[in-house]
Amino acid sequence: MDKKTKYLNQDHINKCLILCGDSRSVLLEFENSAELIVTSPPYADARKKHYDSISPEKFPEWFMTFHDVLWNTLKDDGSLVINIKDKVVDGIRHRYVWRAIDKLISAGWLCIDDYIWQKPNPMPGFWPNRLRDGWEYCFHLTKSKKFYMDQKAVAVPVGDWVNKRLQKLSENDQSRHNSSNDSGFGRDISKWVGKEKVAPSNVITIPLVGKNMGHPAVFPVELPSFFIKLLSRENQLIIDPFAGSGSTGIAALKNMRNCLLVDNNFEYCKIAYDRLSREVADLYNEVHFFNPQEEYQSVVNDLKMNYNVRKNKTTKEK
Amino acid sequence: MDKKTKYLNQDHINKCLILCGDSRSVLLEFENSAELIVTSPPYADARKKHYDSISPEKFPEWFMTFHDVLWNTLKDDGSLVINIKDKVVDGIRHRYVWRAIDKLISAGWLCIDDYIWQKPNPMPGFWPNRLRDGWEYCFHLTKSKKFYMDQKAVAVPVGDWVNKRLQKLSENDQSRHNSSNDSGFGRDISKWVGKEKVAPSNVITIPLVGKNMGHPAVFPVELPSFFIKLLSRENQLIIDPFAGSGSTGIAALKNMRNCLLVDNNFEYCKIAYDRLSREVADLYNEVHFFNPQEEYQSVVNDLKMNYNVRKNKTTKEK
DNA sequence: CTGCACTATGAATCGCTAA
DNA sequence: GTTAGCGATTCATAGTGCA
Repeated sequence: MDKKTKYLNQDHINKCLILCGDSRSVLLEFENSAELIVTSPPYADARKKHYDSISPEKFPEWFMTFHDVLWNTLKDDGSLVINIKDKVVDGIRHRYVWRAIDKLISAGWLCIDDYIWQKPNPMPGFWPNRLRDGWEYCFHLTKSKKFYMDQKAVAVPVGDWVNKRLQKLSENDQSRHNSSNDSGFGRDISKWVGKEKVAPSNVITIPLVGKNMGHPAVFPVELPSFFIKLLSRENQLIIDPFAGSGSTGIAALKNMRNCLLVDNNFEYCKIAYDRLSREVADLYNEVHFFNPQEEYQSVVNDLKMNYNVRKNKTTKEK
Repeated sequence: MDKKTKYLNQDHINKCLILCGDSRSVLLEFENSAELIVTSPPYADARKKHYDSISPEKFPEWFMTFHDVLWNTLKDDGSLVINIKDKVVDGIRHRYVWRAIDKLISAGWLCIDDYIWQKPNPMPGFWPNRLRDGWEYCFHLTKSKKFYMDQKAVAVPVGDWVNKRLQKLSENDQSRHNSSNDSGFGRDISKWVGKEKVAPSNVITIPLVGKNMGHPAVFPVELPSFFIKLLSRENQLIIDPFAGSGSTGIAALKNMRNCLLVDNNFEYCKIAYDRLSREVADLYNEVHFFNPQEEYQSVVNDLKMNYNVRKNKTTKEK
């Protein structure tokens, strides 16, 4: 069933709300609402227009000022995914990212794993004693060991080897055959017949996007998309507290989730609004944008309703 | 010029010395001798049957007992590369690796960068809330900001994605493409046409080897080989203080470097000796193996001579 | 000697059960 | 309660042996 049919049948739409303001106050009214917070905070010293210009030394402390609101906004079985990379300071890889994650862990977050976003096409360049930087961290933090994860949603195609391997099953392939070393591994090849997808790894290979959206640090839509599929269900709420040009919103609506984008820079909010209006807004996806001064309570309520219950109304398809 | 011809011309040989013992004492007589120390220390709690079991909590402290000898053994413009990975403890990614690197930095090491060894074929497995682990760290530490690095030695061919990308560019409507992109990225790509080699990134993709060398933790030869080419010159000395099955030695001799392998497990030393004898020993590569009790001073002296000066004999150039 | 069939196994993790 | 041990689960590649 394609998306359009699905929505026609389900008789509801997804929404993306863009709010201009400081996440630390804007998110206060979204307590316990998000299944997933996925974001790429302004890297230390990198985006001077954003918040204060944060020095690497002060970054961990600065980021901790968001801890309370992130914790309270996230549902108990939800996930927080932070895409970030250490900066090189004076020829040395700075450790402010480790410091920041350490602080979050001390504050109660569980760091389940460190995913690697691998960029097969890192920015061109040459430095005599530094290779091109081809990866960034995506830290997966949760409030509890019982969190939602659906690996099938991001399963990858099985390798070509299965075709040859499973043509004919030998005797040892018919039932479980234990490994002769002491690794504890064994295998039961017969279970693999017909398998098309396998579990993904924690290295996510996505090319760097070349487009400059008028924003200095666009991450590719595929990156939030991966985590949205892995760590949330349809119609749930995804939040990006440092929304930038709004890639998280694109990913959310494309995957039939609702989304709240917050950014304290008006220009970026506007860019995100234009981008979402152009790329994903349609009969089944609404995009709303409000300034700090405007009254948006009705839409907020609407959004809350939308992720809690499905709208009951008579929708006319086009 | 092939290796053999090269060695005939240079009229000397490379050597690999395998010493059984504790690196902390064995390396004392190799002060200021190594251009590169590349190693994979035993991971915390891993393989209890093969190593003394070090708990994750104690790992950083334990590793620091090697600091003095590593520092003194390395030349001032040399590099220390440590391949290691955090373990999962109680469902959470443990941070003993960060702790250990932090301690090394406090002790004076400069952590230039964090390389990622990406395994395209990670260990199989499925856990409801954990993806397959497809990467390990390789930390690059130095004593000084002026260290030796030769990126040309590890330049990689331009990947297929460039060809695809270029093809796509030509397929795209030219005006639309230009309007949607003023970052210069497209123009950069067009410059790459015909370029064969490109500077490598800090993500090194090497498949996991499935071969059992009689040692539980063989890393693929390509991994030390990458760092040997990048961070040392021919005929210099490479040291692996946790040699295991000797992959570093294979890589060193294949790349025309001298090598010292140290392991405190006699069986692994023997395995390494057999392996090197079989795979790389020839007219131009000598492999020596000594027990702790044996007298090996003459070979040590020889090795020291070998990496300091080339043998002076009547050389015939071709 | 080539090619195909088949074997072996690699720094794994979780959850249950018994002690 | 708490811990230690064991079974279940899993993908991709290299190597070996035989036709």
